[in-house]
This record gives sequence, C-alpha cells and structure tokens, in this order.
Amino acid sequence: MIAQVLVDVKSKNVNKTYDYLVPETFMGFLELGARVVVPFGNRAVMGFVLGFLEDSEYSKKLKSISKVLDIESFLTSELIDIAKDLSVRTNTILIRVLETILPSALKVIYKPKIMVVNFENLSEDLKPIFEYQSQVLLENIDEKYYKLINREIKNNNLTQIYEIRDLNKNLTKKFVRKTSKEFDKISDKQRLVINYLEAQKGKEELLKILLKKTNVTDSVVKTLEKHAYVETYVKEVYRKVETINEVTDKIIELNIVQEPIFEKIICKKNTNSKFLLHGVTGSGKTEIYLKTIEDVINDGKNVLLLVPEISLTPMMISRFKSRFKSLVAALHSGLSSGEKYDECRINKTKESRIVIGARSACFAPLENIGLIIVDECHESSYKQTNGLIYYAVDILEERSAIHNCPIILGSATPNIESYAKAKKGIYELLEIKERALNSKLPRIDIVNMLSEFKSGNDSPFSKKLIEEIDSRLKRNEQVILLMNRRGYANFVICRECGYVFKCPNCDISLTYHEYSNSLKCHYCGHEEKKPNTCIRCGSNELNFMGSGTQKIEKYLSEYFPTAKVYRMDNDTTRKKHSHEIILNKFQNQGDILIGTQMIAKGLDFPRVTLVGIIQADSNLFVPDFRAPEKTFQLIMQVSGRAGRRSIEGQVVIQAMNPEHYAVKYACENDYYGFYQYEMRLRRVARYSPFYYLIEIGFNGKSIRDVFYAGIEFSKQLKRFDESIIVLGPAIDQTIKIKNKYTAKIMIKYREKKDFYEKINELVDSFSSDDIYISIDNYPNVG
DNA sequence: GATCTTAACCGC
DNA sequence: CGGTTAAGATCC
Repeated sequence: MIAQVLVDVKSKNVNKTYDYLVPETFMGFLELGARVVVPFGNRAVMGFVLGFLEDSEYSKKLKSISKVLDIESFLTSELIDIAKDLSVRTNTILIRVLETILPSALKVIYKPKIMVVNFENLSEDLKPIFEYQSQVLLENIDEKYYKLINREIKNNNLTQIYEIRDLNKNLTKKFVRKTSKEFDKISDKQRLVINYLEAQKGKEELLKILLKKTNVTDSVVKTLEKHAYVETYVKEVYRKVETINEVTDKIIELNIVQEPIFEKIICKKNTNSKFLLHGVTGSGKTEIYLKTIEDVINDGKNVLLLVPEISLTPMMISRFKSRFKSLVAALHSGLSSGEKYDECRINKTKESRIVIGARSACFAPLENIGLIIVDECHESSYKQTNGLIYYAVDILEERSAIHNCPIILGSATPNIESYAKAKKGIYELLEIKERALNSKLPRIDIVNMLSEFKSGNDSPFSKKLIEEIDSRLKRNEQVILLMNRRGYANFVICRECGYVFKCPNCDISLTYHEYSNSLKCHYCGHEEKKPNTCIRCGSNELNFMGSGTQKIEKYLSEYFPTAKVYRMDNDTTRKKHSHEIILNKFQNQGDILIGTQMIAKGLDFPRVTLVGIIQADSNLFVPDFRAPEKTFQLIMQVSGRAGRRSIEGQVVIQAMNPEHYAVKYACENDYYGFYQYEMRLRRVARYSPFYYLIEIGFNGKSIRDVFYAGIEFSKQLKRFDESIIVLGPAIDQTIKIKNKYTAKIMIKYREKKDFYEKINELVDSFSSDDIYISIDNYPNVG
C-alpha cells in the first residue's frame, strides 16, 4: 500500500503530497490524517497522511514511512477537504492551513500514550504490557501489537492520550563537532569555523547556528568534513513541556414562545436546514439550545456549539456543563492562554458528545454531527484576521451540509447579510420578539452630548446619567457603563507645542498607562518610560490623559466615593481567569462595572438595572462600510444587559450624533427598521449583500511599493474582467504597524463567479520578500 | 525549508 | 586547482 504524505515543510515547492510505501508493520492501523515521520531528501520530517493509493506513478523507487506518530488520527477526511478548499481560496500552502486547523499540532509533538480503560476485557496478548502500568508510551510498545491496540481502542478497552513535547520544527537537527585530527594547511574561512568551534569548548553546536555566526556557507564545513577535521551528526531534539489539568439537573421548561421554535427545529433535525434564530436579548435562546441539544444527543448524535470568546462566556459554559456533565468538552480559544489547551482539545473532542468552543472549534474533529449552533453569530471574533483568514460560520455551514444536519445561527442583532439570507429563504427565520421571564425590554433615553458640552459640562458624564446612577446606588441596584475605546484620547500631548508622542515603529500615538507609569504602543508592544519633557520643544507641560476607562473610573470615584467600581478592559484582563474573577466580584459585591466592548457580550446579571453608554457613536465615522451596523449592534447588545429580570431596566445613551439612523433605530429597538434603511444604502453603494466582496491586503516596508502593487493588481484584475469593480488601493488607517504599511483594495462583483485562480495568479506574481499579500474572502464580517 | 548540484569566480 | 559563493533544482 502507498500513502500520500504532505510533508511539514513550509515552502511552495513542496506544496503537494509525496508517495511513500506503508511497511507491512503499519498496515491495518495507519489511518487517514495520521502524522508520520518520513525520510525526505536526506533528513527525517513529519508529515500528514492525506490519502492512500494502490500504485504510485512515481517512476523511481519509493521510500517507506519510518514512524507513525498517531495510532488514531484527529484529522478526518472531512477536515482534509475543508483544508484543501481553504488552501485554494486563500492561496495558502496546505501545510500552513493544517497548522491553523490543528493549532500548534506542528509546533508541538504529541507522544502518544496508550491508557487502559478496561483491563479485564483486554485481549490476552496485550495484558502483559499493561500489567504493572496503566499508561505506556506507544513508542515503547512493539509494533506488532499496533493492530491489536487499534482494535482495542475501537472497543473502548484502551484509549489514546498524549504526552506533549516541544518540537523544534524538525525531528532531527544537524550538529557539528571538531575531530581530534591534527591539521596542517587550512584556509581563512576554515580557520574561522575551527576557531568558533574551539571557542564553544565542545558544547553541542547546531550547524545552522554555526553558519550564521561565522557567516560562511555550508561548503566550508563540507570541505572540513571531507578532510575529517570536523564531523557532523544528526540528533533528535525535543524537550518536555508541562500540561495543564482540565477543570471540571434540572429539566428545561420552554415557554409558550420557545416551544414552537424548538418544535420547528426538531422536525427538521435530519436535514441540512439553516435557521436564523433572531431573538431579542434576554429572550432565552440558550434554553432552546439546551433542549435541542438534549434531543439530538438522545438520538446518539454529536453537537458542535460555537460561542464568541470562551473566556467571556463562563456562565454559558457552566450551564451546559451542569446540564450535560462530562459529555461536554469546552475548548479554549488559545488566543490568550497559548497552546496549553491542546491536549484537552485532542483527547476530549474525540470522545465528547458536545463540543463547545470559540472560533477555532469550527475545526473540531467531531464525527457524526447532528446539530451545529453558532451563538451570537454576528460576533466579529468568528473571523480569524491574522495569518490565514477564515470565517468560522462559513466553515460550519459547509460542515452542516456535509453532515446533513441543521445549523442554528442565533443573534439579537444578526449581520445584515444573514438577515437578508433569511428574508430570501436561504435561512429559515425564527423570531422571538419578547423577553422571557416576564421582563420587559429596557427604556432607552438618549442624551445629546454636544449640547451637554455647550452648556458647560465638560465631564464624560451627562447630568442625566449621573442622576440615574445615583438613584440605582441608593436602591442597591447595579450599573454597567460601556466606554467606547476610541472616544477618549489616551495619548500624551505637549501643552506648549501640541506635540503628540508617537511610536517610533508604528507612527501611531502611544498610550499612557497609569499603573506602569509608561507609554505603550498597542500594535507592536513598544514601551517607554513616562517622559518628563516634550521631546520637540523641551517644555515640561505635558498632558497625560490616562486611558479611557481609567479616566472614567477617576471621575466616578469623585462623584460616588463610596461606590464599589470594577473595571474590565485590556489592562485588567491580561491574566488568564481575570474575566471570571472580575465578573464574579462585580456580581457579588460591586456597584458599577466599567468596560470596553467586551462587557457587551452575553452577561446576565439580574441586579443590573441601568446601562450607560459613554460615547455610543464614536466609531460611527471610521472608514468602514459596516461602521453604522457595528454601532447599531453595540448599542443594542449593551442595552440588552439592563433589566433582565422583573425590575424594568433603563439605558442612557450619550452620543454626539443622536440623529444618526444607527443610533436612532437602536434607541427605538427597531432591528427591522435599521435593516431596511441599511439595505437601501448598501444597494446604492454596491456593497454586500448585493455584491460579492473580496479584500486584498498588501503589506510591506515601502509605502510606495505597497501602493504601487495595489494599483497594478487592480489594473490587471480589471483587464481580466471588466465587470469587476475595484476600490482603492487605500493605505490602512493605522498607517504603519511594526514598521510596515498596509494597502487594501476592495473587489466587488455582482454575479457569483469563481475567479480565485486569477486572483491567486496575481497574488503570486506580486508577492515578494518585500511584499506580503493576503486574501480576505469575508470583508463583510469581523 | 534543508540540502545538494552546478557554474562561475578567486587566490595561489 | 582546490576552495568558495550564489543560484537553482530537488525532495516520493
């Protein structure tokens, strides 16, 4: 048998599978998607088995797979197909796509261990192996038992777990050492190498490092080796990394509105129906999820549930865990916690019935899926914007089709595109217009901050908001204040000459951080001590604005010195469980919670009766066609945090442009009105959902080259097809990040067509060491 | 990516 | 003529 192996080498030259013989010993248990070690050139590399063949078309003699790293694979054929598709549509080599789909699977090596589940039922041949230890490293077991072990895993008598080790990219590395041979004649370059080796005093010396340090090519070392003055050898390298331990009912009653919706979903449970569950905040979408999941689980099928940011939805997770216990695997997003989650991710997803996770969980190797749910489907966190750009909701729609199961997209404020699809009948629209638990939607008041300023109030709070906060505190109720990041400048400005302190790398203003008394760049991480004098005019009259939320906090403590205030923003949530800790403290003993966008999501505190939005419309005029939509969604979402129980909630919105349609419709709680208004604008301006969109990004050090590439790219694309509209290039608003510029062009087209081949061709021809080009197939989300 | 091959250049 | 580099091809 022959295996088609994709090697773990990140280069376009090897972006294809290579044929390898499967040795007799691996026959019968080598699975599709398993990781293997193969000889490649004259070294060993890791690879993925992406297919099997009877005969190879390769004319020369085939090499054999030397090791199997997974006895049970976690890359299903479904995921391989999804990866291939992503690879084509984003012009990204397949191995990089796999790297994203299986986070850090390539950076880390999993040493498979076999663990006993049921010793009694185990085959007699295997019993001696596990007699004295319940876990054995797979590599320490004779390969002749592999077939048997594979079968026992399927019988649930054994299970595969992993020990994680750091993998330094390759399985083997090349080292150099000096021999004892005396030398007579020797060239300058060779001298350099020898001197370097002697200076290292017999320490292990990587060939790659040596070449870099001495600045010679490999020929020099090779010549030395030929004369036996030095010798090279290869060695396996990895070190152990620690793993973390994972953290570890009542009947659900649906109300009169929820029940028929549940019924509608359930009667289509074995079809690929796509539901848009449009329910106002607090309408009890979660109850519908729980009941539907229960039904699907009882059918013996599995469920995949996506939530926005797992660290922000601890309450939601705990509800599912308490309901379904160990059937639930919660995958951590990994954005904040590094790669530690992976062990749990791989072990748990295989055996769990319900997988809950953030964006990357859309690639969970779950089989036999009977239901897919995307909660808060409008959330921007479902789109990955770094590196490989993908949209989890889109991936899951594909997967629902493959599994022929329903997918539920739930949101109080669906994206315009989603709602349009529902109106067109692509999605089945399920609407809930009232809140559950007899609570009413909050009353919304709007304050015009311009007139407030004109009347002499230069604090961030309107009189109205202060009064309302005061009355809640007196009644022992809670308040949430949303601070829009952009609203309040947190840069340092010289009062004499007006100089603004900027990042030397990124060309954007530095942020003053009170707690560390320093200036920081939010993009590249540059940090410098708080300056005392202006670097332009030397004046010591500097104005430190403090960060937005910090400033609000200060004002609050002046107005309400006895109130217990908690702050939730990027500064206070750096640590791992800080979200949970802050939210818990606030719930138990807090009066006021201040935060950025992150507090808009899914919080459900019964005692919160007032929500204030400090600068509701400050993002309205950023150059993005979705700015009104985002503003509308934000106001709606935050408002939804108020009065979720019997006490009526209130929302105070402070805005500079209270007449703007996004603000107005949000205040009137009129989703459909906003949708219709926005659709008219989108049609006129030729944006989605009326046009298909693709955004191409050009990133590089030279602003001129980047811009020029954008111009030429769009010229050639328009020449290829005149009906395509290309906007830009526009230099990204943040101008310069990590010493690089980004220009973007927006491609718009009316008729659905596949021209990714042309785009890939252009991307390849304009890509270079100096210009990196990214393809964003989802500029209308995220 | 890493390694090997090749042609061209360099200094003795 | 051996030693060296930069460029190009190849890896099954």
